[in-house]
Amino acid sequence: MANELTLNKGELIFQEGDRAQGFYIVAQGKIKVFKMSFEGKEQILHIYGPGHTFGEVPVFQGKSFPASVMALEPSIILFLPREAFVRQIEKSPALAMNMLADLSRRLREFTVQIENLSLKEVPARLAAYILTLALEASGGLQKTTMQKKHEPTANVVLPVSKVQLASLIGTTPETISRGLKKMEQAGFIKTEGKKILISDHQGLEDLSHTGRF
Amino acid sequence: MANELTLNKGELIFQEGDRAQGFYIVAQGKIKVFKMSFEGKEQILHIYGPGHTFGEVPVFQGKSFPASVMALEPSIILFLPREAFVRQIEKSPALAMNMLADLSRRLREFTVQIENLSLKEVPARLAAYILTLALEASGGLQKTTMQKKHEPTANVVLPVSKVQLASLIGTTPETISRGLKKMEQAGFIKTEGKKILISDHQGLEDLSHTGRF
DNA sequence: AAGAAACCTTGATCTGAATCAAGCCATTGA
DNA sequence: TCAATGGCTTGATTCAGATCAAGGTTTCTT
Repeated sequence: MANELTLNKGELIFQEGDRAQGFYIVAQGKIKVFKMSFEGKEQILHIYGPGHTFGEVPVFQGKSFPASVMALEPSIILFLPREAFVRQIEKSPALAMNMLADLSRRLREFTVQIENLSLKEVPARLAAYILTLALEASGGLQKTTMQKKHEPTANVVLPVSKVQLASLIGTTPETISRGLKKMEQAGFIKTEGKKILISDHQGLEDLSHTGRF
Repeated sequence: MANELTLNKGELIFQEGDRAQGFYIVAQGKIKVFKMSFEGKEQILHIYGPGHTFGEVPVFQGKSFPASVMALEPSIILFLPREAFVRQIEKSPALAMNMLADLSRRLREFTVQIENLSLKEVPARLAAYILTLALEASGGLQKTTMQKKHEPTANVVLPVSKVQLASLIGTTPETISRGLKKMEQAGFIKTEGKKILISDHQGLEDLSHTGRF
């Protein structure tokens, strides 16, 4: 029933505008959902790992994908045909409610992304992103509602290259490089390749709001 | 069952972060859904008129509103309590499917907004916005799927002030003013207050993609 | 192991758009 | 009816960040 796709790094799963017959789940690996401009600049909308679904929008509305998806590493992806899934949803209110919750969560994430792109400068976005990683790592963004509060970890690992990070944040690799350097000089973080040590959590927090060092 | 609210221009319906007990429908008037930055800059996410719903995200996920909503003119708004609505959805697969379609449409719109903010320059966004208005006016974006193709009308009316338009597009009134002027000089449009006459549809189309005159 | 390709950093320059400033017009309202 | 407030335009200036350029490093590939 679920079709299995095996993908190499860099392979496209689908492109913006393609007609859709169903949606997908990441079983192994990591993918990016992105838009590309006329001139070839790219904006990443999501980076998803195992368990995440993508490509649902055309299942419920319209027929074409609003963005493209590419494997960031060797991945296994499951394909779920539209028809069977819609029938399930119509039979199971609980499944429908889960789907509604999932789409709502994504709408909330998009409002944050729009806010970041439009109202924050690059250093603020970068700081906000690092703080989000720290929160995720400490379990603060997991799906279970009942859990005690964790302190955000002081140590995070970038899940992607800095080139991809630039595209996710809406800037260039050069600007990322300079931004991290300034944050290090300000004593907020220490970097070591993809590892980032948060030494001044409050400083980062302030930076993410004010945009100023 | 549905609570009715009467609002003056400029009144807040709710603010980002407020706890939610339900969602809303515009009965009369016009509202904006927006985010505001630390320094008071605003980014409009939607402008909605009669028939549109807003504030659904916390019905299905989380508990607080991800953005604020204000009346742009004297308006009447209906409030729908969460509990009753969720019970309805669980009883009616068709209602659930409609809701899924609605949220999916909004996700699609947000991907376009992110693309515009991140990958397009102001003149391109402005051109794209005018073209969207023209398409809506000609019925091209209505909900019915079966209808013959209309030519986009050559005459559109801005639904809001240019100050609001600036905030919707992610720029300033000054830049809007200069942008429209350049489009007029290039012979793409003629302006007369809030009315815009499209004289070179293809020119606008190109501008919306390339960003260049 | 050698070469290629991708990644990352740093410096110099350029530019789109924000900000600052000022004046005009139109609507509101006391 | 005369301020006053908000909306709009135009010009001058500034600035964040993109682009261009170049060298160094790590990571794939064969």
